[in-house]
Amino acid sequence: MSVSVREVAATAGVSVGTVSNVLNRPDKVSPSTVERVQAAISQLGFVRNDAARQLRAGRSRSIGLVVLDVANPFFTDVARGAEDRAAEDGLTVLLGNSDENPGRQSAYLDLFEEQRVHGVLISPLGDVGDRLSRLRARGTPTVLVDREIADRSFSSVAVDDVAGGYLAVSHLAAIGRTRIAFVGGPHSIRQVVDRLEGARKAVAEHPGVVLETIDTDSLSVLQGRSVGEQLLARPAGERPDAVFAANDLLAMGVLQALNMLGDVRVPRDIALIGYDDIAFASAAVVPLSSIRQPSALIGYTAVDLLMREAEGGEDFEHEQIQFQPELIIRESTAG
Amino acid sequence: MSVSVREVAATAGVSVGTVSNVLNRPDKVSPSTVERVQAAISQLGFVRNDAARQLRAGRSRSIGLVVLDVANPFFTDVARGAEDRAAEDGLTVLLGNSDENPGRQSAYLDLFEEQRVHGVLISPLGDVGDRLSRLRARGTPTVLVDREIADRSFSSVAVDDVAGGYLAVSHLAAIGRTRIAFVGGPHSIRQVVDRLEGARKAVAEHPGVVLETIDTDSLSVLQGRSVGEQLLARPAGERPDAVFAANDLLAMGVLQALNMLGDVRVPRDIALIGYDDIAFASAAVVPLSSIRQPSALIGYTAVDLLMREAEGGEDFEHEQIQFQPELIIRESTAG
DNA sequence: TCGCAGAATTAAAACGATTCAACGCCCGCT
DNA sequence: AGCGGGCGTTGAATCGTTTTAATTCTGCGA
Repeated sequence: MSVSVREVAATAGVSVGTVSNVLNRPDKVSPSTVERVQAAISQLGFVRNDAARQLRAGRSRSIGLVVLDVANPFFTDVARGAEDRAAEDGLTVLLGNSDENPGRQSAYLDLFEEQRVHGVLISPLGDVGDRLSRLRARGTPTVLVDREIADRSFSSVAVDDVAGGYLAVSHLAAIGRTRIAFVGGPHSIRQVVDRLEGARKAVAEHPGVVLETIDTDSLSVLQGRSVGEQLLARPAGERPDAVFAANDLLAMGVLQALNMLGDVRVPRDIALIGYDDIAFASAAVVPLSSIRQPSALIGYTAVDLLMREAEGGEDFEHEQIQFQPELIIRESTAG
Repeated sequence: MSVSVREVAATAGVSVGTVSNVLNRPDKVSPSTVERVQAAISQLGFVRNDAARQLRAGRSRSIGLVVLDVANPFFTDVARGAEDRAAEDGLTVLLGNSDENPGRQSAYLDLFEEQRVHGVLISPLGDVGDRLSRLRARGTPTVLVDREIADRSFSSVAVDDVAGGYLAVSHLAAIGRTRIAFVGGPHSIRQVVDRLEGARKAVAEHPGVVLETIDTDSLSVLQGRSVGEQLLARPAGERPDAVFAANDLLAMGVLQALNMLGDVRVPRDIALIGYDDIAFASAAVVPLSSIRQPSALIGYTAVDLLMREAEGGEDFEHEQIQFQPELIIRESTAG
C-alpha cells in the first residue's frame, strides 16, 4: 500500500540506513548517493511515516495548546503567536478547545499525553494543578497561559489581570460613574476572579462608588446579551450607570441587547468597557473601550518559555512572566 | 522513563497481549484479570503511546482540516461543526491555517500526509487539484469545503456562492442603488470569483446599475479598512452608492474606515453588505446586512461525507452537497 | 474416564523509521 | 609495502503497540 524506506533503499540500491541519512543528515552522504536516493523517493512517491519516526524518537514534534474558547479572537491571536514561535523550531501547534468545560479540558490533556507532545500550553480551568504536575513529572514541560498559579511551581505567561480590572473601573469612576456592575463568570476561571478583584480595589479608592456583580455561565456574546436584557428589564432607577464586562465578547453581547431599546443609550445612560481589545471591539455599534493585552506576544513568549524549560531539564527555574495591560478608551465610555 | 505495556504486563503477571486486550477488548478478558491489569496501569501511571498505536494501525485517528483563515469566525464555526461530527466517531480534528498562503497550505498537506490522517478537509487555495488527487490515490479521502471543483472528481460541501452574490446585489438594486462596488480578492480564491459572478448576474438583470470591482490582497479587516480609506479619498461624486464585500471581515473594515469621516454615512450615502453573517456582524457600528451560510453544518456534513467516502472505498460515488445561502437584512442596507 | 468445545491466555511477528557500532575502502604518509 | 585515519555505507537492534496463530485451561457430555 504505502511505500516505506525499505523500498526506497531497494530501488536506489542502498541500505535503509543510508536513506535515513539522506533524509536527516544529507551532508553525511556523498552527493551522488543523495541524488540517487532523492530520485527513488520522488519516483515512488515516498512519504515519511511520522508515527514510526515519533515512536523511535520518543517525542512528537508538536506542542499542545488548550484554550478556553476558540471562538474568542483573543485566543486565536494567542494561538497565532504560539504557532509563529513553534515554527521557528520546526514544531507544530495542536489546538484544543476546552470550551470552558473541565471534561473536554481533561480529554485534550489525555490526548496530548498519549501523543507524547513536546510540551503543553494551557489556559487552565478549575483546579488542574495535580493533573499538570503529573504531566510534568512524566517529562512534559508545561506553561500556563494567561494565568499564574499561586505556588509558583509552574512557568507562566500572563497579564496582570488585577491591574487590568483596576484600570477599567478607575476609568469608569474617573468619568463620574458611581453605580458600576461587573459582569462575568464562572468563577472557576481565574481571569474573572482577578479582574473582579482589581475592580474592587478601584472601587475601594473611590468613596461613593458601588460595585454590583452579575454572574454569567460563560464568557460568550450570548451570555452578554442575556445580561443586557436583564438590565433592560429593570426599572430605570435600578440600573447601573456603568458596566465592566470580563471580556469583549460579553461586552458586545450587552451592547447588542441595550441597543435594541432606544431609551437606554451607551454611553449616555450606561458606560461600557470590555477586556481583551479584540479586533471587532473597535468596530462595534458603539466602539468599545477595552483593556488591551498583547495576545500574540503572550503565545509567542509562552512557547519560548516552554522551549527553555524543555532544555533546562529537571532543575529549571520556573519563570513567571507578566505583561501589563493597557487601557483603550473609545466611545463606549466617552464623557 | 516512560512506562510501556511490557512493564504493566510484568507487574500484573500477565502477557503483553492480555494488557492490549484489556485496553481494546475488555470483554474478551476475564473480569479478575481485567481488574488486576487496571490496577497495574494506574499504579504505574501507564499512558498509551499513540505513535506506536498508529504505526501498527497504519492510520492516525485524526482528520486534517485546512482553512483559509482561523481569524475568520466563519471558519472557526466550520471547524466546530467538523469537530462535533468527528467526535462521534472518536476522531480528532487537526486544524491547519493556510492564511491564504499556498506555501503554508502545502506544508499542512505534507504534515497531514506524514501523519497518515484519516482524511482531509480543505478549503482550497489556487490550483491544488493534482496535489489532492495524489493524496487520495494514497488512500486518504478528501472533501472540499466551501468549494466545488469543476470536474466533480471530488466530494464537496459548499454553499452556492453564485446565488449568494446574486442575492446580495439584487438586494442592493432593490433598494435603489445603482453604482455598486464589489470588494474582494485574491481571485485565486474561488469563493471570491463566484460571488462576483453572482453579482454580475444580478447587475445584468437591472438596467442602469453598474458594477465596479475593487481588488484586495486578502479577505481581512485590515484590507477592508484600506479600501474604505481609498473610497473616502475619492471625490464624492465618484464614490459608489453601495458596496458588496466578499466577506464580513472586509465589510467591517470598510465600515470602520467610512465611519471615521462624518460626511459619508452608511447606509445613507453608501449601503454596505457583507458575506458569512459572522456573529460580530450584527454588533457592528451599523449592524451589517450579510449573506448567511450554515457554517457549523458545513463542517459537520463535510466530515460525514468523509466518513462515508472512507467506508465506500475505491468506487465511491463522489457527492457534491450544496446549501443555499440566505439574505440577512440589517441597518447597513436600510432604505 | 476420555475427549473436546470453547474460553482465556500467550508468544512472536509485524508496523516503519532511526541510530550506532562495525566495516570496507581509498588515500597519504612513513 | 604497510599502516592509520577518514569517509561512506551497512545491518541489526530498537521504539511500544496490536494482532494472529498457537497453547493452555475449564468444564461438560458421552
